[in-house]
This record gives sequence, C-alpha cells and structure tokens, in this order.
Amino acid sequence: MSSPTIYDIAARAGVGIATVSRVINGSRRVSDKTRKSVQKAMGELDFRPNNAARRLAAGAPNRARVVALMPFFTTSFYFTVCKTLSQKLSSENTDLVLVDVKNQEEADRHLDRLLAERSCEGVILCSMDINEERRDQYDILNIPLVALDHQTEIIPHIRVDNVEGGRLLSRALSDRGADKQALIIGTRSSVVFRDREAGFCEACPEGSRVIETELTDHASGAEVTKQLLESFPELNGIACAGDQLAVGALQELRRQGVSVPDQVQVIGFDDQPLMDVLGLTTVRQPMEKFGDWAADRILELIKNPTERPESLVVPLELIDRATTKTA
Amino acid sequence: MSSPTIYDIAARAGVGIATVSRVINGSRRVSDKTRKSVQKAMGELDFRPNNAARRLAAGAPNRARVVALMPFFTTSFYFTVCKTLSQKLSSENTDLVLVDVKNQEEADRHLDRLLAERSCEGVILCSMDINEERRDQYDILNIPLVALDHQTEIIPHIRVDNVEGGRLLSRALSDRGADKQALIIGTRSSVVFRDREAGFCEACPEGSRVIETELTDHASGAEVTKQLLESFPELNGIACAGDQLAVGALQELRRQGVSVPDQVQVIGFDDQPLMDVLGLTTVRQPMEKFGDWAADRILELIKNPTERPESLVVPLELIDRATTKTA
DNA sequence: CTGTTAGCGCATTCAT
DNA sequence: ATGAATGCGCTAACAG
Repeated sequence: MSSPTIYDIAARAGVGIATVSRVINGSRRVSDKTRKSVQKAMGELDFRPNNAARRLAAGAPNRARVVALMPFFTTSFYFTVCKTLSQKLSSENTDLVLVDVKNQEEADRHLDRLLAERSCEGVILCSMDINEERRDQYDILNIPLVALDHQTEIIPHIRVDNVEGGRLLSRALSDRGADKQALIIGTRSSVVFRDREAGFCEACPEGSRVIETELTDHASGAEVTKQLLESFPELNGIACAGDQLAVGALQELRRQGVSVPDQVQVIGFDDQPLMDVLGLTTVRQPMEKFGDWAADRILELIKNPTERPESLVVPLELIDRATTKTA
Repeated sequence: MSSPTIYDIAARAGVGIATVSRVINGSRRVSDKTRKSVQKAMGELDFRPNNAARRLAAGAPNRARVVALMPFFTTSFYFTVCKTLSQKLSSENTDLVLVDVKNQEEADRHLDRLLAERSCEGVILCSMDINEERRDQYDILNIPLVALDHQTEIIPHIRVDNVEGGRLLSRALSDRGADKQALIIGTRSSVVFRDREAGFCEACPEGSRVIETELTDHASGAEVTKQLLESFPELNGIACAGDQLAVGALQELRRQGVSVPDQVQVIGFDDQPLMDVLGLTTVRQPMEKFGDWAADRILELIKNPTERPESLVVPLELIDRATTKTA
C-alpha cells in the first residue's frame, strides 16, 4: 500500500487527525495517554509525515532546489566544484541536493526520476551526458539544465578544451627540449582522455608513445612509468593526463634514480592542491570557475527561464614549476 | 506580498487555473495564443510553481531529506565526508541537502530555519555546535540530529579524541629522540585545536613551545616555522595540528637547509591525500568512518526515531613515515 | 485536552 | 481547447 496518512493513524488510535498532528509536532496540549497511543499507532504503521503536505499546510517559503548529479571520482576537482556550488547556492537561499552517480546509467535514472517528481527547479550535470530526448523533456517542463565538464553541445555548459590541453602538454615538453615523449592517460572510455590524447598526438614528435591506465591514481602512474622506462629508455619527457599520474611518475623516477627534470621532464594536468609544494609543472584547470559558472547560470535560469546561456570554454594555463626545464 | 499562485496567473491571463497548470507542465492541449498570454502573465508576476503543492497534488513519493551543515574549510576532510555521505544516502533513496555554513552563527540560523520549515527528516552537523535549547526543539519535533567531529555530549556524534591526539604528537616525537619540541596549532577559538594543545602540553618535555596561527594552510606553517627557527634554535621536533601546516614546515626547513628528520623531525595530523607521497609522519584521522557513521545513524533514526545511538570515539593512528626517525 | 473544519497551491478528472 | 470541481496530506484556527 501507499504510505499511511494521519487519517490512518487517527483511525487506528481512535482520535481525531488534529491530535495526531499535535503529537507529530510535539504540542504539549495532549494527554500523555493519548500521546502514547498515537505514537504506538505511528510505530505500528511505520508512519512518516509527508513533507510536501507539511510545508504546504504550514505555508513554508518555497525554497528553490537545485540538484547536482556528481560522480564522486577521487580527484579534488569535485571537491572544489562541490564547495563552490554549495557556497554560492546557500548564499542565494537555494537548496543544493547532492546526488552521487557512479555512471551515466545512474545519471539517466535520476534525470528521469527528477522529471517524474518535478521536485526541483534546476539540475546541474557534472561530467555526465544527457540525450536529446531527455533534454527536451526538461525543456517542456521548464526545468533548467546546465552542465560542467561536459562535452556535447545540446545543453549549456562550461568546460575546457581538452584537445588543446593535450597539445599544450606536448608542446610544453617540446619547447623545453624533450623530444622523446610519452603520454599517460586514464581510460579511453572517457572523452576527456580521448581528447587529451588526440591533442597530444597532433602536436607530439615522431615516435612518441601513449599509454592507457585503468585507474588514475599515483600507483598506476608509477607502474606505467616503470614499464615505460624499460621499453622506451630514450624517453626524456612524460606528460600525464592527470596530476595523480604525474605524482606516481615522479615517485618511480626518483626510485630509479632518474633525475627530474635533467634526464626526464614531467608535466601533469589539473593543478590539484599541493602540486605547488611538489613543484609539479602542470596544466591548470580553473575548477572554481566551473562551480561558479554553473551556480550562476542555474540561478539566473530559475529567475528567468527564457534565457539561453551560451556555453563557455575556459582557457587552460600552463603552470611552470620544477619538473620541467626552462623553455 | 507572498508569491503568486496559479490563481493569480489565471486571473491575470483571463483563463482557468487548469490552463495555467497545463502551460506549466507543457501540455500540448493549449492553443498557442492562450499559452503565450499565460506565459506573459507568469513572467510579469515572476511566478514560480510551489514545489510542495506540486508534489502533493501529483502524489510524488515522499523521499526523505537529510540536511548536512558543513563548514567547507579547505581541508580534504570535508571532501571525504561529503563523498561518503552522498554515496550512502543516495543509495538509500534519501536526498542529501548540502548547506554551506561559515561559522556557528550561520549554523544556528539554519538550524532554526529547518526547525521552522520542518522541511527535512534529519540533520547532520559537521564540526559545529548546538545548544540544548535547540536540541530540545529538534527532539520535540522528532527530527533526528547527529554530529561528526563534534565535541559536546548533548547529541550523538562521532569524533576522535583530540586530547589524546595531542599526546600522541608529543610522545611520537619524544620516543624518536626529539626533546626540544614545538607545536603549531590553528586558532584557539576551535575546541579541536585547544584539545590537541592540551594533550600535547600534558605529554611534552619541559621547555616545549606552542604557537598559534590564524590560518592552517601551508603558507602559515612555513611562516611560523621560520619564526620558530630563529627564536628556538635548539628545536629538534615540530608537531603540527594539521597536515597542511606540517607541509609548510617541511618547505621552510628545506629552504633553510635543515635536514629532516636528522636535525628536526616533523609530524602532522589528519593523513590527508598525498601525505604518503610526501613521506609525512602523521596522526591519521579515519575520515571515511565519520561520514559512514553519520549516514548510518541518521538513516536508522529516521526509520526508528526512538533509537538512542551512542556516541563513538574512533581511535587515532600514528602513521610512521619519513619525516621522523625510527622509534 | 480534543475533534471539526477550512484551506495551503497545484494536478487532474470530468464536463463543456 | 478550456473551465469547474475535487482531493493530495497536513496545519491551524475554531469550537467544545
């Protein structure tokens, strides 16, 4: 059956609905005896007050709610996004509902659910895709939708140019004298890595190599680097499509007594926290901008649904530090 | 005035409320002309459908909602908490509403608001306090409340023993031969740091020092270390009440050519990501446990409000790495 | 102390 | 294509 209402409770406890309401809300104007019996009935029927009805009846202010679908990969990228989203939305009296999605399938499930429930006034898609059909449904219901770290043109989004990022990686190495390059990327099932690879391959010298790893943690980076050192001894430049991978590479190089940047130069991607301390040269992705932009756009769209915000491609920046030579 | 309803829109557009509803929900059974006029009225009155009413009328399932009040300090502690909370709650069909609070005052404001709105079925307090009065109100309304990284006994919580943590810091240094110790802590306005200081002072050798910094980033750690090196040259052990501070200390020591751990040993607190790579000896705080415990308890309390979960003090663990000598 | 009643703002029949 | 009426589950007067 559907969930019990105060009517069910009232009937079962042999009291009026007002009394049930009083018990729920902790009014003291209820005798201990009836309170007990009402509580008993509530327990037996596993009653939980309906939030929507409660807010409606109580005349609670209609706070806007935006849902963020977020794949909590380990990278601190999502921490920053999460933090900026939360700060911006909280300050605008908007609830941020954080939903963890492990993959596209889960994201789709939630997109459909939100559509059916009509329970939010905006959705922020993080690193996830959406098909046109669903997009149209959102359009029809007038629920705004924006995305960050997103790769299609069907909804407004903010992202970096990962192909350009790949080029940057290789060029940075070339400019600093590394002509035997290797690129380490995460799984090619992610467009992000495919794009970085494409850019890298476009710009890199002949004979360069690309290696794919399942995970993008530093253990993987170290392992791949070890293989690389054996199979490609003339190697003098390692580009990594993620900072963690680069950290692993650095570890393995040190372990093998290979000097950085003299014998091998290393460059990462993201500029996560502490990379400055480690002295890693890297391609900076302006993460704060992602959250800020998404929050601003969704708030704007909620206020004015007819807006058609344009997508934004934010520039990548090369941060020169100690793991590369000077250009 | 209060926000307009479909009645206001209907009146203004000279149509019935059903038509307004149709327009809102994108029904195609509306002539283009009336649709336009309704949309115009909605625009002019800045209309936004009331969520609660919508869900109620549509018979949407009553998803439980738990609010997490979180001070997004820079530390990755909150990322881990955020992530575990989100994963656990999402998997239990419960909405996680993330609210950014900068300080206790903001936390109190939200606690009061949530109470007034009765808009959630549970609250998780992160690193924040609550007074008994408010706690009682929550009790009366039967809205469960749990906390993590919390220091009072008035609500169920999970935490570490920071006093013991402080002792651990000093003992670890003493055991490894550092007898001229200094402790660097963040602001004493936080109980956490006061406790760590108390523990440290209890266990440390005569003549040890404690320095307080405003911020807890690595820049502050470096700065304080610089001062320390001048004013306390015989120093041979630095304990830090946070990893970031320790990282800063390490940087400054290297800059000054002081060898670690030979001349000065360093120990941190938290075991944040990458500390293994940096080789920092530190006191590990089991962050995943915090989120897991809080999520589990709140879900349990929502199901069975009569539960009285006991608070949990999780043990700290010393992680021995390269910035200290062997014991 | 307790029950009756009237909305809260909207979706949804059912008529027209 | 559109309007009138009904009810979602609950709170809040209002009586008693």
